[in-house]
Amino acid sequence: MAERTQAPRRTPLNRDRVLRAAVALADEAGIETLSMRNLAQQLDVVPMALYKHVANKEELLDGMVDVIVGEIDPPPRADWKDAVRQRILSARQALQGHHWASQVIESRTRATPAVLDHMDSLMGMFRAGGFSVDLTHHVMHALGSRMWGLTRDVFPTPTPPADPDAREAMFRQFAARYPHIIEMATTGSASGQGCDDQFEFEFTLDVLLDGFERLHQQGWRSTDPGNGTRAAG
Amino acid sequence: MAERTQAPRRTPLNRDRVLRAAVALADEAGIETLSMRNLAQQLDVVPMALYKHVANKEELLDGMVDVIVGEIDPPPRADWKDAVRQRILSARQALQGHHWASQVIESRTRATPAVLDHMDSLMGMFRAGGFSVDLTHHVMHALGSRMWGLTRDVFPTPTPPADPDAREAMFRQFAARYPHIIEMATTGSASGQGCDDQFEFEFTLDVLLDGFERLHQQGWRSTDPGNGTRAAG
DNA sequence: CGTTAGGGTGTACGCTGTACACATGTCAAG
DNA sequence: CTTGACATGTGTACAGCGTACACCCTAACG
Repeated sequence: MAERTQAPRRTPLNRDRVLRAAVALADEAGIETLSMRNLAQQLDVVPMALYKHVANKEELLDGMVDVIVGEIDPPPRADWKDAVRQRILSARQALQGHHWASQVIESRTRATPAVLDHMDSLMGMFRAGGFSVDLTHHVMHALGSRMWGLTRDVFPTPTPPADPDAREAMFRQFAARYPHIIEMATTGSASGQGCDDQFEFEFTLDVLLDGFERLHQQGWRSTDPGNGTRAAG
Repeated sequence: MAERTQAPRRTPLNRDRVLRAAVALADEAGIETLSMRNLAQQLDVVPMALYKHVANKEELLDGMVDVIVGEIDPPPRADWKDAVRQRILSARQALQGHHWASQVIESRTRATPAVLDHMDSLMGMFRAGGFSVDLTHHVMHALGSRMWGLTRDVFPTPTPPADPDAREAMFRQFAARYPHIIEMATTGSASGQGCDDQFEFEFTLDVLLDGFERLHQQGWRSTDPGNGTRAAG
């Protein structure tokens, strides 16, 4: 066929291709591997070429967040509580599988349109459910990064030594100093390594939503006496 | 005075001095300025000298967390709810002023002893209050990074353009697309820029603690029918 | 005295983001 | 058909990062 005598021209880059490639690379190789150089290589292009499509790496990360946030299901039609619940769980699902999403979202300092869309839609649900602007505001803060379906679990464990004897010794020492942690780690099915992230997430979400509902029903206002320090007496 | 003929010898480095200097540097110049090189310079020493006292930068960060976590007040004697509340607020206060603390704590993947101490002490409070191991476990997850007094607020705002006309236009556009965000930003005293972080934190903390109390009182168990998806019906 | 070990030094490597000047390809106007 | 503008990709270069490795100096000990 009458191909150009030179090498067949690549389809030119564009912002979208760059972002998608970045997401793919982060998914496969981890966010720490996502460098401008690696990404460029993946796109078979020289690193500086990327800068014609994103201003810098920060903007690249912003764009990546937009890509996955854009995949969240549209707001469901339902009672405020179910609507919020479903939407947040849907967000959680959208971010699932992008291990890096939590880390990147939490490192953003400026909101992109997609991010604002999500926030606005959640706020709209509370307002439609009769929540005051005031309460909606606090409730959004209370959700925090949980509105993305993120669990910021701070449950790290120290790395046990390889040697069995040393490990046994460490365990005893550990049990003496941290009795409750050990108790939890060795009791029941729902604890230890067999922790069900999804269950923990929904548990917390429901504690919050139930709390919100209660405050709403009792007409909570931030200016009520006694609300200076305690949300609900 | 009979000083050595050579330059007066520096007091030798040690791990503690390194960590304290790192904390001080991060406090003053920001965490992004804390490089091994800058830290070394601050200590009037060559960068590689630091590696005789900390294995690598990760361990340095671990140590920095330990330093500030070590400053949290000892557990108070009180009813479980007040005890947890006070301890968390105390943690919050200890981390206050170290703007970098939140970011660094959340980036840790391994727990240090000081971190485990804090967790164990909180768990002990729930247990002493009669919480089951089961409920204590879920409740700790629900607290998440909030047990450090951290608010992971995802409330970033887009940067407004400098030009007043452009800003006005952007504002109108914004109001059309994000009506609820605008509504919140322009209504009442507790919203917009005048957001009281401490209030938001305590609000959420109390919503959670009240929720925990309610579950505890009604003898909640994770194996109860209907608890598969909903924490509290 | 000689030896040893711990702490500080100097050099060097590979990696990062990105500024800047340049080449090339595409398309519209003259 | 030429010309010039514009968008896109290239190449080189720089400053910064964490840190491996070999080295030196000094204090303590036998």
